[in-house]
Amino acid sequence: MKKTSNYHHGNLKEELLNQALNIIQTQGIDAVTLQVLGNKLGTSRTAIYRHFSSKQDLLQNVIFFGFEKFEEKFSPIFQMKEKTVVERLYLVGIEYINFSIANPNLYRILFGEKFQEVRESNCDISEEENSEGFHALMKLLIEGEEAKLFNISNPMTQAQVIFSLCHGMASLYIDGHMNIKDNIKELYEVSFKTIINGLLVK
Amino acid sequence: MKKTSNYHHGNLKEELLNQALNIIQTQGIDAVTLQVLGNKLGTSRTAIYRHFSSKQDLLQNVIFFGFEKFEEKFSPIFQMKEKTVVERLYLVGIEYINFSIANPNLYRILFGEKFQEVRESNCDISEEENSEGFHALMKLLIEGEEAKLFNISNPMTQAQVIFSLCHGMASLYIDGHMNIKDNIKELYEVSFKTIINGLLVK
DNA sequence: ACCTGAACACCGTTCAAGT
DNA sequence: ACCTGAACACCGTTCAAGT
Repeated sequence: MKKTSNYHHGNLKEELLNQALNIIQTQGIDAVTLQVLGNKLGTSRTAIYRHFSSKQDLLQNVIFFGFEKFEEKFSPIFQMKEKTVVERLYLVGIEYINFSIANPNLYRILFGEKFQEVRESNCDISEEENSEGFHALMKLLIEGEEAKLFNISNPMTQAQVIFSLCHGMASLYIDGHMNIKDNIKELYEVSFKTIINGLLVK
Repeated sequence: MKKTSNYHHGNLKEELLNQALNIIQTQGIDAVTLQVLGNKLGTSRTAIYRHFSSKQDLLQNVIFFGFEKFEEKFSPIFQMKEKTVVERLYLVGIEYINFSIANPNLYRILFGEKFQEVRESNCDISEEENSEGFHALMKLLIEGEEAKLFNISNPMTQAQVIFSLCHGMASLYIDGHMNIKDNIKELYEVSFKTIINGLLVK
């Protein structure tokens, strides 16, 4: 049973990214091994080096790739023009928490320390600085302000406050801190009220 | 130049914890290697196994040990009875952010995924559930409520909101997300106002 | 009781060699 | 252009042996 060819005809790079992402989600980052990847794709463990300069390089690309999948979850919600600004804000937050709970291993590496290296090695992000989702959040806040609904001194700072709160809840949840796992629904509701209360024109 | 004895007379365990913590803070978790630890302490790299069942076990103890140092930063602030509740809340938050910025590598492992294993393998934390600092925060909120300053429906949930926001700011800062590094002072001020605004009796 | 040295199975990476 | 197999230096862990 010898294979006629060991070539992947140019799609090995994409398969590597897909498989690595898959292993991260199901078994966590430590389970991603060049040996395991090679076995899954039917190549030796050194085949990787044709497509990535190192394992680090591969993982950085996975993070970049994973972010796209992450961002995709939110754009439909931001675009629900039939919903009010407040409703969209609520739904985006819910989606954010749900994603992190459903994909803890992926979420951890997307927002982990390795991200800094990704940004440094990629000019697009480095220049743009803000992610698509962060930008959309700012735009939503500005939309609320222009409708005389919100009172915001600095939309970027306000978006950072909201993002910090969401990231904090998600991280503490998935890593098992402060009993948050048992109280996430109420925590989200109180968090949302606190944020909205700080935004609304009185 | 042969040593008269390779014995550490019972303090090797403590030295291992100290050195591991030191390496984590200065070089990060990946730099903690049994070989490096052995070299620093003048033992072979297998000497560790007299005192810990595995490297994992050692790291869990480092996390436990590190949390004590972390918590110590806050108790003096919580106990400043000459300061108002709001002032103490402000200072605790500042201290929290400052610590995480000053000790990013340590902060990351204290609140990382490994913590769950520490809690599971340690009945004290598992039963108590809440850390000392979290408890002190809840008590501070209740003190504000009893003074008719704050209006709080559930002190635990409210403490979780505050903790999530602080953890989110700290994490996003040290891992280089959303431009927070360039805006941390304003971000903290706006965050604090938002939280206080949600707490104060109107 | 405490530590060592050799051995084991793994890891990422390099490189000459094969098609 | 793309992949392999052997080799290298590392890693955590086990274990018989030394004091």
